[in-house]
Amino acid sequence: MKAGCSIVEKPEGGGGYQFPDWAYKTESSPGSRQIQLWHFILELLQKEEFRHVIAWQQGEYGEFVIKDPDEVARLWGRRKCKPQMNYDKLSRALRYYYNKRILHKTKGKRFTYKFNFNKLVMPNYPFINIRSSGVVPQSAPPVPTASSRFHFPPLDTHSPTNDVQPGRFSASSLTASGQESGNGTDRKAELPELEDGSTTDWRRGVDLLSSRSAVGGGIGHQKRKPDIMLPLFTRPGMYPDPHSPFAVSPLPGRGGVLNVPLSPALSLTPTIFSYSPSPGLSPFTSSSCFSFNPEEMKHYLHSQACSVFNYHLSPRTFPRYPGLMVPPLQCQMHPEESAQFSIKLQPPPAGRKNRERVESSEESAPVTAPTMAPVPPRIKVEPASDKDPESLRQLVREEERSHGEGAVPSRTIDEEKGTVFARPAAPVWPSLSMSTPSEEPLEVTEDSEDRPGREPSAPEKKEDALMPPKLRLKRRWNDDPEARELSKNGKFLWSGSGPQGLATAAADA
DNA sequence: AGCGGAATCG
DNA sequence: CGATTCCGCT
Repeated sequence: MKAGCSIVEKPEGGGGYQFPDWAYKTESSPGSRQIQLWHFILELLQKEEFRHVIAWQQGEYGEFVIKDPDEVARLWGRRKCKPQMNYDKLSRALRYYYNKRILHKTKGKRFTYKFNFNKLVMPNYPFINIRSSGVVPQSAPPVPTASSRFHFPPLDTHSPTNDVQPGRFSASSLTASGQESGNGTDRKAELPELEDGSTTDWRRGVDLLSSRSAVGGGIGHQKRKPDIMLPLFTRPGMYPDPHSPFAVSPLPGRGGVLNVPLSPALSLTPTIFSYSPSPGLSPFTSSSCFSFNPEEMKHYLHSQACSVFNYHLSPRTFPRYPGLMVPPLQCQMHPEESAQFSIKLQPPPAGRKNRERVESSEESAPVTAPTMAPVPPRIKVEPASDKDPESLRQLVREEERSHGEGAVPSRTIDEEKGTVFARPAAPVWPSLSMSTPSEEPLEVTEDSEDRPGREPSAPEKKEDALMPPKLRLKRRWNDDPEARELSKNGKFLWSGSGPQGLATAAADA
């Protein structure tokens, strides 16, 4: 039946979509390879041909704008063989993602949504799946361990729409550059260096992993859904695909432009990895599979933090790395870094000069993409004054320290952005890092959303408890009044209480 | 425009 | 289960 659908869009042949089969349905219907909407969105986002229709919003991590809703709907309908699809329906589907935390709406901006970092599965990066044994699901490539170099395929240059076979990731980098492959546990990473000169691009992929299971003593039951993500920042290359997680250009990008991440596509963080293709094994227990480069990690975490902060994501979603601590908000860090973060890039006013105009008929796609972007459009750089999370954060932190009150920084956040979520919970990083006694983590939490710990004062917690499960999922950090409130009083402790030391902090310099 | 319940489908 | 469809409400 579905066969009837025209195939044009899909490659078939083995599923050549970008996602390896195992990526399609993680758990539920194994056989079905239905593509999920968010995969599709990501896919479109990845291709230049659709820039007119949907594109990453520069400036915000993971945020994208549907420029032509009807078209997107049409494309989606096509893909799913649902000719009747329209934006209204599609958007409903999108809305379902809110609760799943895959997406959330960017308020105030029409047709703009944002991928929730943390909690996505990046199908394209099979490496995440890595299992120690090395067995990877079919098409998955070997797992690169060194995070630094994930080589992504040579860009999609061609065939955007279809093809791209899954196996093409080169994993050449299996080597962990010397980091230790021995045990992940210790890899705490200290990264002293900040590097970042210009060359280092931001797009670093990092992988993640985090399962508490590894540490947890084996709770193997992770049943969550897939979560995982990979971060990646790309450089300003602008559209070549800078953001997309998918294709990151392998090249370091010439440093021509600033190294600011323009649009990152998503980052991922797994909260847990439940998503292993094969349920039987636990993902990385052996640990040797991954080793990350501290540097990257640092960036990654950092950005995560920023994202979380920015988007009011639930802190709970913050990744927990087994041996790592996230530097609390040092978002504002060194000059270099800070510089990066503090500016906001903006593309020229959409002048579509560069943008291509054509795209031919839909997805049939040309395979000719030039790949490189023509251009580095000039970018406007402006100080990120408003909404600069980093600074805010910092301020807040300071305040916190001083008064314990989370007074808002002078900068004042605007309503939305300023909101911070309510206590992020201390126990966030349960496992190794903290010596904190709490062991509660054992359970769950993953899903359960926020409510970090159980603290007495948490009203929300109570509510959550009372709330039917279904509703529990619904909490939105977006603008949950409560959260807002809490945030006011609450403090962030992303790491505040812990041994602050954090290794990773390393960065601190 | 956007939200989300409800029923339903595959 | 994840969408699709429909729809009332804001």
